Amino acid sequence: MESNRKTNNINHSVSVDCVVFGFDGFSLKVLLVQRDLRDNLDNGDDTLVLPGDLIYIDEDLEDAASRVLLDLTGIDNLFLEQIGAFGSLNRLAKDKDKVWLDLVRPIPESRVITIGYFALVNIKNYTIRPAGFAKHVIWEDFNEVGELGFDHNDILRTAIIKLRNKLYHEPVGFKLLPKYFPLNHLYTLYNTILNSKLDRRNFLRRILKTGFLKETDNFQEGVPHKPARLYKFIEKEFENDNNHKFKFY
Amino acid sequence: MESNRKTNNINHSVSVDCVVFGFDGFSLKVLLVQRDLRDNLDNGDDTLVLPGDLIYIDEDLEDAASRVLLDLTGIDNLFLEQIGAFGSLNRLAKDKDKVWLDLVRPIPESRVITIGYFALVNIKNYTIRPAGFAKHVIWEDFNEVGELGFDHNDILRTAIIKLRNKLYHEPVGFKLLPKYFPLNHLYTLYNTILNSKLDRRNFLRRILKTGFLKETDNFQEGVPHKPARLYKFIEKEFENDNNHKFKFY
DNA sequence: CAAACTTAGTGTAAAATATACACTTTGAAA
DNA sequence: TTTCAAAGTGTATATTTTACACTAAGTTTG
Repeated sequence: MESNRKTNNINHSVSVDCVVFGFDGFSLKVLLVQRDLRDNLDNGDDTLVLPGDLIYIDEDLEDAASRVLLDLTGIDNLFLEQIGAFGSLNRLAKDKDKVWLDLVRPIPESRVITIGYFALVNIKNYTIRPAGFAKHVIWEDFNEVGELGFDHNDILRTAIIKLRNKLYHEPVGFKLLPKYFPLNHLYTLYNTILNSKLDRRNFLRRILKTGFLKETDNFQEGVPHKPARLYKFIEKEFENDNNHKFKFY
Repeated sequence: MESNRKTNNINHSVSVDCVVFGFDGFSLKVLLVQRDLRDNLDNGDDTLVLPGDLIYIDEDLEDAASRVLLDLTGIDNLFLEQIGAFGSLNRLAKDKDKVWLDLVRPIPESRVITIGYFALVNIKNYTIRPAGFAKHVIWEDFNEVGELGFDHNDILRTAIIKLRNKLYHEPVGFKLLPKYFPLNHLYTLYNTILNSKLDRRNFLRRILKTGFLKETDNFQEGVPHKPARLYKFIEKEFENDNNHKFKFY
């Protein structure tokens, strides 16, 4: 064990892991970290993992998730929502995982329960900051995510289900878009995430009817076709409908 | 510290707490424990809490929840679903909570993250078994739950939201009823839990149209009015609808 | 500068679903 | 046998969802 490992402030039983979704206009992206490079191991383990960390003993769970994401993106105040707790006994049991734990963790054998969070970011605003372990961070196409370290595929699977449900019931897609956007971007976003091909006219009608969108006098620029009008999201409070009348799409 | 406290098998950082819902035909009930009596303190602390416990070091989270409920009800294999993780720094900080922790926990000052689960039981089948700490367990009317110990009101609040959503999107109400039941019991159950007054004829039509109910040739007995036909739930697989076509009510 | 290309923007008719609404039947109890 | 309580049942109207295709506008290319 190296001496500079501070074990005294760390809760060795609980970690957070974050699924950060972004949308580049074409496909859904997830933020992943190459763990050996992040931890300066460079031992040939090219395993990708979700960004995460053990929490501190005096740190709230969501604060820990925020901290991890601040380190990664330089951005505070991300939209964050808990996915759930993942505590399977064998969640850290793959061979490569154990190697990594031995090299990096002060108490490698510790049983760790992790709390998953997911975040939605506008991929253009929040370019990954080129510092700390962030240089080993990539935006991976959601459909091309392979086998991740630990139980992170489980966490990701749970996150995408949650995102799809949320997209349907709450006005949340905007968080993946810039402040001003053409309706077709929103349309593509829904189709991409929901893996569907919605009827375009019906979509536009319904999305406008929700009252969460306001048209502006600005239009797309620099596009090789008729520029579309830009809309913005109206920041009115969304009150969760107990009677499930509201379908965002 | 007493010598018979076994600390070595316990994970002192993680607990589970269970929200057990039951339905007696009139109102929604929640299983609560009087913690001082449960732990043989009898020190005048009449605080009610959700059933829960620290997990063992080699125990899966859901197994821990099952264990707690097995101890309470004598019933294995309850329907269980995770609510989420609750890890606020002050979740164990009320004065009475600290007194209890000091008296009962091997490491009273330990930061504990708890994982909430909820269970749905047929209140009649699963009469509380009169053993262990179960004799200090009560079915409390959901609407009359007062201030609970720890952060258990938070957990309960999250659980009821989850239950209402689930009731709407998945065929889950049956778990609160006996195997054979008249449709009106289901109708009352929905009205009670959703806090609504649904149109009875429309409800019956729709609930039947889902295809999850099968009529039997049995009828209610011992009721002072025309006995209703009994139905049973068809155990066909419910495939979560990605297109949200399915509304159970 | 005309033609071709690309996406923007728009309406309607038919089908399906949701809603509102009240009387008759049946068995038990008085 | 009368009364009581809940069971059981149908329809018309309103609303929502669905399917479907052309014109407009700006950019690029030849």
